[in-house]
Order: sequence, then structure tokens, then C-alpha cells
Amino acid sequence: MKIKIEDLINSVVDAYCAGQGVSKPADFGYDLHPPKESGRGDLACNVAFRLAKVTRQKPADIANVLLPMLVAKTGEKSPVEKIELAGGAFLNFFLKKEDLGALLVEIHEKNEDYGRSAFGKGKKVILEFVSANPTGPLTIAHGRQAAVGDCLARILKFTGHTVHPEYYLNDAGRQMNLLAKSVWVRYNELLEIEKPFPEDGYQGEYIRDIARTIIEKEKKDSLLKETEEKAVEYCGHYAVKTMMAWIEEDLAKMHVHFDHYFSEKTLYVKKSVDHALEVLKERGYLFESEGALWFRSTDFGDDKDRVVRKSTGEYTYLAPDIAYHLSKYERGHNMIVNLWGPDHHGYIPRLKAACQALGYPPEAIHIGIVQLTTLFRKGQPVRMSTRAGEFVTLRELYQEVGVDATRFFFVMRRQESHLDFDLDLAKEQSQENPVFYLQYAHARIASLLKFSGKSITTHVKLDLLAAPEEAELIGCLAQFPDFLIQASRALEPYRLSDYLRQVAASFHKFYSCHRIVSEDPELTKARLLLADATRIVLRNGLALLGISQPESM
RNA sequence: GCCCCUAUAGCUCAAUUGGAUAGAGCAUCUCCUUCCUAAGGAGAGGGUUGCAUGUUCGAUUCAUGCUAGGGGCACCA
Repeated sequence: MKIKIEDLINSVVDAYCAGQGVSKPADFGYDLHPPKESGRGDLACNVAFRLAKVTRQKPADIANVLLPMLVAKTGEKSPVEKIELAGGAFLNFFLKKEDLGALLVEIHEKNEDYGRSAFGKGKKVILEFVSANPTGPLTIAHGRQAAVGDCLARILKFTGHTVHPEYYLNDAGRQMNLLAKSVWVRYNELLEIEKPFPEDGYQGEYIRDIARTIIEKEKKDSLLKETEEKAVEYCGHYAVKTMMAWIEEDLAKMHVHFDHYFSEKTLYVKKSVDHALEVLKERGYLFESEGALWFRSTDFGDDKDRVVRKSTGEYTYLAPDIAYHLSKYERGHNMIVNLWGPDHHGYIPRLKAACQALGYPPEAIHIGIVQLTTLFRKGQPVRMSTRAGEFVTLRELYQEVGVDATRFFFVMRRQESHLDFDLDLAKEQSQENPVFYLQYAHARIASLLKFSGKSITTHVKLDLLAAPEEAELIGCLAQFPDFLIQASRALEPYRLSDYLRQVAASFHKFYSCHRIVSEDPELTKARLLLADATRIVLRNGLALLGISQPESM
């Protein structure tokens, strides 16, 4: 429908430009979308304003020329009912009722594929998110990253991208040593041997639990007979295994899916780090100074150059990360999306620089920050301290408020802004809870269709759906594919949650104004089709958010 | 000191990426169920979009400078 109108406008624009003796710029674009205010038609277009930039004429004058040209091209077979000039130079398109209604047939036929598009065709996206160190349980912050990342993966796939969600597993380096030593000390303590606890070691009670499990289920006290080096290595290995099992369980419960867990350790085993630095060296981005090896990230706009190999011979954190991103490149991905916590904020320029040095064009690299969440209970912020090992874990959260509410609250705001998470509201099974508002709309329709006792048919008189509430709802449903494309382009899943609220509101309004199952069989058939189309959009949308779609509540 | 993010109704946030009279939810007040789920709907009040200049047909959106809050500036990870 919209495409037909676009074709119409494009042909008229070309004719107009030809008539004016100007050439249309290659990047010429305009908006065509439903206006905010009802009564301004079904699609509003600002093309006259845009042409004003090209031809240096007044927008209103241009619109006055375009209007008759457009009207001349709309005949019997055109979906356009009429075109109005308003607000200076806006062209408002009013569509024929039966053509509007034809959308409902389309939705019904496409069903679970309604909203799917080829927008991201050719894009091979590697989407890295969560990537929490396996040194403790997942926190609220990881939870939000998980929810946002997973929704994004679902949306990108639906809009035609090839997507590989990946978890980068930091199972090497200093933090792992600390974890291993922390467990080892607790293991000794439980066997009544005092050892000094490592500075900056992991204090949480779960470390003791892991040590206890090693004693009770695995090794008894036999580690004491090993060399300390081997014993610590075992503790580290066991701790990572345990922690990853917890993490994977949480992610599974949250319906968060990863194709692959990419181990940092394998980069060293396969000498990938050396290889990556070799690549940078060949391209001339490395230099030595003060005994260390540096990456000239300033070539790509970073504040200062960065050390990749310390004077001690050890690699910095950046080195394996470069190798990891080289692997992304070598595996054939042409678009990188990383979702990180706010603590990695200052790290973005150097990694972007590294990606560019490895051959990615700047526009293919997207590094987004998922901001922190503050939990509120009874209007008061819930204190969270990781220092003493007292977390509010992700597990505690979804067990308290449920997976649906947890996921929804995490994605309902723009991810780069700080989130206030109201625990009482999330648990509330009432009108105040935004999740229930959406799910209620879905359940209400499911129940309604059941009540009607009829199956949905597309052989209906679509022009019967002429009430303002009906037209508004249809207009709302029509925008689903567009909103998904917007969410994909901006990499912002919250746009979908916002849209679905509009759909639900629009439906509730329609429902309370009009009786759907009535004495009039034709009208009933038409309204049932509309209700069912709404159900399809809500169901597809909720599925993309990873939230259940209840048939009854 | 330098860099990044944020600033919109009492509160939490939108505004289709520069479009028409800046919109929702919560909170406050008023109203709507002999009938398909009232977990719903209708209505009222509430705004100098932090401040100031600028860019143009048009600015909440872009630029510059302030102000306030948050975060970051390691041969840490």
C-alpha cells in the first residue's frame, strides 16, 4: 500500500524536477507516514518541503503544483481516495476504506510472518552481549544487557539480518587467577588450614560454596597433596565450570539465547593474539616505546595510543580483544554490534580504532552502552554492594517478579539511559503494570474469538470498518513493519515495546466503543477479522520481546 | 584539566531521527459495566522542552557557549 503511494510520489517528483530543469540529488528523501493527529489522512508527506531545498522555491508553491499532478494520476484503480494540502505544504493522503481493510487480509495471510522484512538483507551481524566474567552470579546489570541483547537479536533476525549472538567468555587473565586463588584459600580454610586471602580476591559466600562442593563431591582433601600450582589451576577450572552452569541456567530461564560462547583462553592456545598483532604490525599500526608494544589508535581518533604488550612481556586486556575482533572479521561478519556495561564506556574509542585497523569501515561498528538499573522498593532505592559480595542477583529478581515482567521492564526504556525498576509495580498484577496491559489485550482478544464461536474468514465487507476507532486501529497495525525497521536501524528494542502499548491502547478503545460480536453477521465477521489481526500483531510483537502471550488471564 | 552521556508535565518516560497544536503511563479530580475479560474506556487539570545565541520554510531534535547531574580518563580487567 505504502509502496504504491511512494511510487506515485516518486514519479511526480521526477516529472516536477524535469519540468523545473533541475536534477534530483542522489540522496533525496522525504517522509511518508501516518500523521500524529487524526483527521489529517492516513499518510502525510513532506516532500514539498524537501523539494524547496532543491529548487529554492517556497514549499507551498511547490505543493500547489504537485497536488494536481498527483490527483491526475489517481483514478479508479488507485488506493487513494483524496489528497489534501494542509499545514503549509504537507500533502495528506486519504486512502479508500476497502483498501485500508485489505491490510487485515494481508496480516491474516502472513500471520506469524507479518512484520518480517528484508531490511537487513546482506548484513551478517555478530552481536556480542552480556559477556560477564565467570567470577560470580549474573547481576541486575547483566540482566538488562541480556534482555536488551536478546530482543535485539530477535528483531534483527525478523528484519532480515543474519545474526550470531555471542558471549565472550573471559576465562583467562588476572581476574581468573584471583578467582582460582580465592577458591583455593577457602578450600584450605574448610580443611582448617590458614592461608592469606588474596588482595582484591572474591569475597562472596558463593566462593566458599564452590570450595565446599569440591571437598564434598569431588576431591575430598586430595588437592593438598598436589603442587599448589596444580591445585589452584583445578580450583579455577572448577569454579569457572560451576559459574558458567549458573550463568547458563539464568540465561535459559530468561529465554536468552546465544549461538556460541567464545573462550578468551582459546585465543592464547591458538596463538591468535600473536597473529592479530602480526596483522596490525604489517599494516603499520604498531610501534615500540619504553620497552612496551603500542597500538597507534590515535590514527583512528582515539585520545592516546594504547599499550598492547607491557614491558614485562604480558599482554594487556586490549590484545586478546583485538584478536577476538579479528576472529569476528575472519568469520565473515560485516557488522559488529557490542552491548557493554557503562564501566566500559572509555574503552569504546580504542576498540573502534582496533576494528578499523583490522579492516572494518567505521559505519559497520556499533558499540552500545546499556546503562545501569536501580531497583526501587516502596519508593526507596535498593542498595546494591558488590564489594562485600552482597549482590542482588538477576536470579533473585526474576524469581521475585517473574520473567515476563523482568524482561519487559529491562527493555521498555532506551538502553543508554539509566533505568528505575519499580519492584512493587513489576509484581503488581493490575492496571498499573505495563506488561499486564499488553498481555491483557492479547488475552482479551483470544477470549473474544473463543466466545464468538466462529472461525476467522477474510471474505468480509471491509468497508464496514469505517468508524474512527476502527480506522485508527488499522492504521496502527499497518505501522508494525516500519517500527521494527526503525528499531533495527537504531538498534533500540524499546521502540517495539512503545509501539505495542499503542496497539493495545488502540484496541482497548475500539473494544469499549463497539460491540464486536453482534446481531449483524457481516459486521461481526469484519470486526472479528480486525480483532484477529490485532491479536497477530500483539503476539508477534510480544514474541520478539521474549514475553509470553497468554490466551487468558 | 580533558572526553562521553543526560536534562521534556509533580514522578517515570515518548515524540516515527529536522515536520503540523510536544504526547503516554503513574499520581490528583469527574464520569462509564442488565451486553464479548472494568487487568478496560471517556474527560479535566498539569509545559518558557535547563539557559543563551545561531543554522532554515520549520528546532525537543542540528551547531556553539554556559549551568546542573552521572560516568570515564591505567603498561587494570
